[in-house]
Amino acid sequence: MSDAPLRQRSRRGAGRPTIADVAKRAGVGAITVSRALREPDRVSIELRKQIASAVEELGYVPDSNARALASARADVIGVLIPSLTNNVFAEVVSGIYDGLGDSNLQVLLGDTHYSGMEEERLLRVFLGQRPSALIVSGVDQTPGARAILEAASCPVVQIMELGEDPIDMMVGFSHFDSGRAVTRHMIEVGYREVAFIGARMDPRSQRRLAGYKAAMTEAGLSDPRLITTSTQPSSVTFGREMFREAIARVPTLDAVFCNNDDIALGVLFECNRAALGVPDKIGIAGFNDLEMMKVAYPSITSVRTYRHQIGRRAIDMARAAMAGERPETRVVDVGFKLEIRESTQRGA
Amino acid sequence: MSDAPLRQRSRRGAGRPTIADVAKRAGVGAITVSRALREPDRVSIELRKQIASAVEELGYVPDSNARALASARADVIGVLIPSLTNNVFAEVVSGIYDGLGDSNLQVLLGDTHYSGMEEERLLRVFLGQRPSALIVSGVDQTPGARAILEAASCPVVQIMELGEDPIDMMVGFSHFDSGRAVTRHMIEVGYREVAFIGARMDPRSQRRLAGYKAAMTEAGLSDPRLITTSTQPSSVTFGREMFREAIARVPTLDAVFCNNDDIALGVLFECNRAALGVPDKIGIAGFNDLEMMKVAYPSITSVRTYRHQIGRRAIDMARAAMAGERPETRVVDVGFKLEIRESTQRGA
DNA sequence: CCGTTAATTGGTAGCGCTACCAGATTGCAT
DNA sequence: ATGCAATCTGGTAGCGCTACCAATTAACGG
Repeated sequence: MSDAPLRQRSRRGAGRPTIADVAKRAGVGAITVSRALREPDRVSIELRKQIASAVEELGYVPDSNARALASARADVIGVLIPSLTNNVFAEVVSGIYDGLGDSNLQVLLGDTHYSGMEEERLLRVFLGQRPSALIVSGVDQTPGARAILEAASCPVVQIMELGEDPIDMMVGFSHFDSGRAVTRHMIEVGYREVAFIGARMDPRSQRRLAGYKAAMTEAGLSDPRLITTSTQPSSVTFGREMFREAIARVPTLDAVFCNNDDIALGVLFECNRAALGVPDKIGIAGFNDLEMMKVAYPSITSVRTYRHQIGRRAIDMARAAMAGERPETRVVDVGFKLEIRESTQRGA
Repeated sequence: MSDAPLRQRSRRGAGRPTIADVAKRAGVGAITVSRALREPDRVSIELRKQIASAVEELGYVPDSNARALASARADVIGVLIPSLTNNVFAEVVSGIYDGLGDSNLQVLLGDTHYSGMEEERLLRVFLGQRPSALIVSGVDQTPGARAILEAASCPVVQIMELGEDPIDMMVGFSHFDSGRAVTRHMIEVGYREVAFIGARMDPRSQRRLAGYKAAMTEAGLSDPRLITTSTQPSSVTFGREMFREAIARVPTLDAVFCNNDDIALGVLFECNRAALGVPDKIGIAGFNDLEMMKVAYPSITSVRTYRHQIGRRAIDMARAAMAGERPETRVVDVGFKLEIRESTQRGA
């Protein structure tokens, strides 16, 4: 009973069965268990059964850290989005998760809060996990982030936007084109003083604004006083406030292209409250086509964006690349669709 | 730009600098580098500087898999929510992320799609990572999931609801009480035939419905025909449809308690469209108090829930427990607040 | 009978890091 | 000088798993 110093380490390996325990119980070598779990075809049926029941009896769960260390890659995909609470990105993420299927891939989700610095920091943290792929939002990475991504030894997908110069792969649509399309539509149906209202002017919003400006200019209607922007986060409340500001500045404005649907909703509520008839007195268009736009009263014209599909395509492309397939098309344009509704149906 | 850079998995040991490389460059032992990174206080300032610059020069990023394997715990927190796209949970998750601060904790987010089976599966996958803590939604885990959680050797926080019998810790509020409070309010201001409309009747919705029933019964106004529920996912569109159904069945109904704000918005839009005056002809109340409720026209009565705070408290409690502190209060009630607005201000 | 191939299975040697302990150095009291 | 604790640093031995290769067996043709 003289205390021979226990060489066991207290905290380590406490409890959980290891692959060696399973191997012993099944009467096979550890490596065979490993294979039975990862490449069952290479193990005979009898052993597979024995191993399966040993796994079951012991409640064995493979340690993914050890697996990642031994095989120099983790079944982890890093995803960076600017905001978790923005419904638009939530739907993209949902598409990504749906594309996971029953693979045992894990998603590491990072919220950059629209900050390039934070994006860089998270990228570094993610890389510490040796991810199998990375999905990032937008095309305007900081030089540092871009360097990290270019040096990353895994597939990279940029989502939401398109650009000239993909790091690796890309899924998105043209914000410029969609902004221009909405604006042209409003001009076509007869609105003349079409305002632009935008909060949180991130790069995608800037490109939509550029599309708006292009359409206004080509119609000879451009007027900088019609543009109201802010770097504050977007909200329905803030949409209402910005609209009040806009109409105080230009009382004759007759339509508003809102940078997103939240703002459009705020404008609609304010028009209802102030008894400004929509669409006759004021036309309204939003962006993203949230589900409620078609139910609103009046229903609101918006630009349908395929957010779920963007996430889904991104993960599909990433998984294909992980499997060694290099698709010929590395840039996928999922497009957009202008949904014309009551809010811009100007009575003739 | 001919052939794509092969992003095949790197061979063992290829590429990335290890802690040994840093140690060699800094002229110290590997363990000292490890300490300098994790417990800087235990390393002299000179060495710290040398190590820091070696890290910088080599672009060293610690391998978190190796770290997790060696220390038998990963800096990972598993979070399970029923739906990613539901704004309510997105805000909870946002609170969790905010509580991470600049710790190098990672969040593994799982979407159970309101399925107990999926919850169990994800729990097993998460456990394979040896997480430092787990956060799960609700109190109605399957027996299997509950067993896994009770056996887990890490802190567990159940969020969103309260219950008699916490697995470990709990942060939420009473759905029954909040449902009863709204209904009582509507009865107090004079509504008599208060309908309940609810989609996706998950356990929390069921408890709100129970609160509604209690309030109706205590006022002697209970009538099962006033209740419309569905297991379908909630949406603004579906809220409108259910309202049409409800009012067709009970044309005399004079108020609606909507199980969530999406539905309330659908009801509001339908009332606007059908020229049913709100609040005089129809009173409307929602649940969760999304930001737009106060801006809607008319503004909509709702129950303020502290979603961000729930996430924040959950992560704070988890981190405290990870640090070995066991708080005496393991069940935190963050409460709720009835926000009375125009939609239930019945003209006297 | 041997040799060859294919199909299985197992052993060995790490992956990169940290827990544990030991050794070295310093400061201070004896 | 000696002792002793406090402070700092390094070596060793794995953590649990898989890449790599060797060994075994069965199957088959010559």
